[in-house]
Amino acid sequence: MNSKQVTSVDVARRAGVSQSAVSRFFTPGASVSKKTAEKIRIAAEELGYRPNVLARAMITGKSRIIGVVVYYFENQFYPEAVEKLSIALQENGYHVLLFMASSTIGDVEPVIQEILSYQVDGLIMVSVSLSSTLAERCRDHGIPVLLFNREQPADRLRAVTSDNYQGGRMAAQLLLKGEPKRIAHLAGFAGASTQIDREAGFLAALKDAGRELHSRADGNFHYVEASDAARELFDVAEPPDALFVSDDHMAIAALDVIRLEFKLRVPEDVAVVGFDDIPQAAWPSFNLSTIRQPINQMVSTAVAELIDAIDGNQDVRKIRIPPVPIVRGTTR
Amino acid sequence: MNSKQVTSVDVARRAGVSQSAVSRFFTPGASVSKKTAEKIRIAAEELGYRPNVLARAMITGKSRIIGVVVYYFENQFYPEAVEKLSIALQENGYHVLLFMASSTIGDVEPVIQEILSYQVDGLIMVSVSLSSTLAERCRDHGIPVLLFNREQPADRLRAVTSDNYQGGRMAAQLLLKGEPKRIAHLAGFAGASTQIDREAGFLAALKDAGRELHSRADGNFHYVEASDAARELFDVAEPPDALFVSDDHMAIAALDVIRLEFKLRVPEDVAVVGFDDIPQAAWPSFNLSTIRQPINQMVSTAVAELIDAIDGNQDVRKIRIPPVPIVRGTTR
DNA sequence: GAATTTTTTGCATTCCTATGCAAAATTCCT
DNA sequence: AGGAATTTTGCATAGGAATGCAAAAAATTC
Repeated sequence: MNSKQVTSVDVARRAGVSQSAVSRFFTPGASVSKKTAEKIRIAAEELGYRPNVLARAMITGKSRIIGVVVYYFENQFYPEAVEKLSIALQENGYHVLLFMASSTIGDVEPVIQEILSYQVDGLIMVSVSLSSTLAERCRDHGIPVLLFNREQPADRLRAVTSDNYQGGRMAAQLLLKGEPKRIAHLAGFAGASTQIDREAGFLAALKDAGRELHSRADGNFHYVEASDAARELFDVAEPPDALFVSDDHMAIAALDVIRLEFKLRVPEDVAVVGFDDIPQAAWPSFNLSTIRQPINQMVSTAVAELIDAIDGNQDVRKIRIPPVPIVRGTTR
Repeated sequence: MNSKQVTSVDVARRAGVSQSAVSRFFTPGASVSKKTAEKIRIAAEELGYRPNVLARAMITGKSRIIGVVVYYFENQFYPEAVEKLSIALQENGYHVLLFMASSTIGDVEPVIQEILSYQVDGLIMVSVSLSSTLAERCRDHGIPVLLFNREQPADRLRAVTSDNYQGGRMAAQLLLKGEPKRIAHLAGFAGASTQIDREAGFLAALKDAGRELHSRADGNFHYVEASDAARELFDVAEPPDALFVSDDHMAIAALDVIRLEFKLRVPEDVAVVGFDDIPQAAWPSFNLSTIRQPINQMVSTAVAELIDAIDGNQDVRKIRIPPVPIVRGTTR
């Protein structure tokens, strides 16, 4: 039976103290004597009392909720990021209100609106961009926003990414080592800063080496589209013998097409490099050479940065963590 | 600069109406005249006002937050489930407060405590069990709990699973069709109802066919442990030629060990059947025959059931969705 | 032991919105 | 048009915990 909610007043009554005392007992750093503290502890325990976070949030203006917006979970990089963000935030006394943006195609506006109505203390956008309007509205509300694995050059928004430009360069170096003849790129969503930076770094490194891109196709960061893009790249007279794919998720799709449909050997006929180092990249079937995004470091940096911002730090920094080339079996 | 929070009073003042009118405007089904509604709409828009969900929750006792507890995201089944649950709940006006239980090893007690202090309207436990004490406490608080992909026979808790026993039988049938000589089982965490039921169904079907289990090893639903378990099973004089793995995530680990380490052909030397039908099972590299858990149906059922419970339905049902055998390339 | 400082405690108020109730305004009907 | 029925509106209060302020209690000092 739906028994009534236990409140601080109930605890106070039972412990023979005032409601304020109970409140203070549950507020770290507040002053309560040992004797009353003990009485309250017992009474609270007996009644199974826990402070109502919502009521507390109303007074303090701090909900200790962080809104996390993520586009999709198809690419394992995202669940992993969310899992780790969630754990790190939990350890800091915050909790994650999760929003999937994939349902509202392209338009995060209403999603953000809803999040804001929950009085979140902060907002983490995982590979999702924010219109300037919304960013401004968040600023008006005093809610710090942090972009994770995405940047927006124009806007003054905190961001934590890996150094995708350098990562692109590293990918090129891995491939160039195999002395390829025809170098191709399988790209992700063109609107993503990650894509733009990775490709820019990749092309710059090719140029430095006096090389040019042989071909290019678009996989839009989706498995199926990446498979099609791979077919497009390889269904030609002279297919590439080196391929940089903008993320591992698509690289795996490409690998399967290359090996199973085109019967090419990897890395002998084609070398492949991905990006992210998702768990599947290390699976023996793929054994994919890739550029690792140091996800643990990215997460801890992001959480530290966001909490810092919540605590009032006005500095807006864009932090780029250096990626790490991981050489496995798909490069020569 | 951190401008003050916009409240219904501000909107009321600007629109020249009372605060109650503003509140009513944002309460579906409340009575407001067209004229005032329009004034409020404009004022609210100009100020960028949205009702404070937390304050609303205090009055109504409904936070429209659902706590979702999930153990880990390593197995893609879980992110997929959480993504779909989240979208379905969003569509019903609820939002997901996400809790990762893996950090607090084995003990969800403190996690649940925290969740309860958020006054969640309901709780979905994704493959996580709940002590009787906690279940009772939730009942005391009047918070409906739903187990997703897990059952607890003893406790009166709502649960949505697939029919794992039938699924186990189906797996056996798939393997038996190949007329195997030695049938093995790679099991998951022994404390999970899914494991218990799948294995029971599998063994029952073997018995019906007059067959016995050749060998068995434990993978605990983890990739690395599953690889080890596969090595244990196959590093013998007469290894199995048919293997039922309790989930796809482990089945993929096993496949890689079988093919790449033991150089056995699948399905010629060994047939393999998994469970879940996670996206990776369909990847060409694996092309894994499996027993599909109809995740969309499970999710929509779970959400409907939970919302029903929140709306007051006291019936506690355990719903089992029929699984579907998916024949791909790892069975004969 | 008295006087002073420090700590603890309770009172009253605040946060923001929803809602029962009664008054005011509008609509309806003859 | 006039009264009844209905709708709309505002007032006042509630929901649960935190906090400034002042009073009470305890600790400290001489």
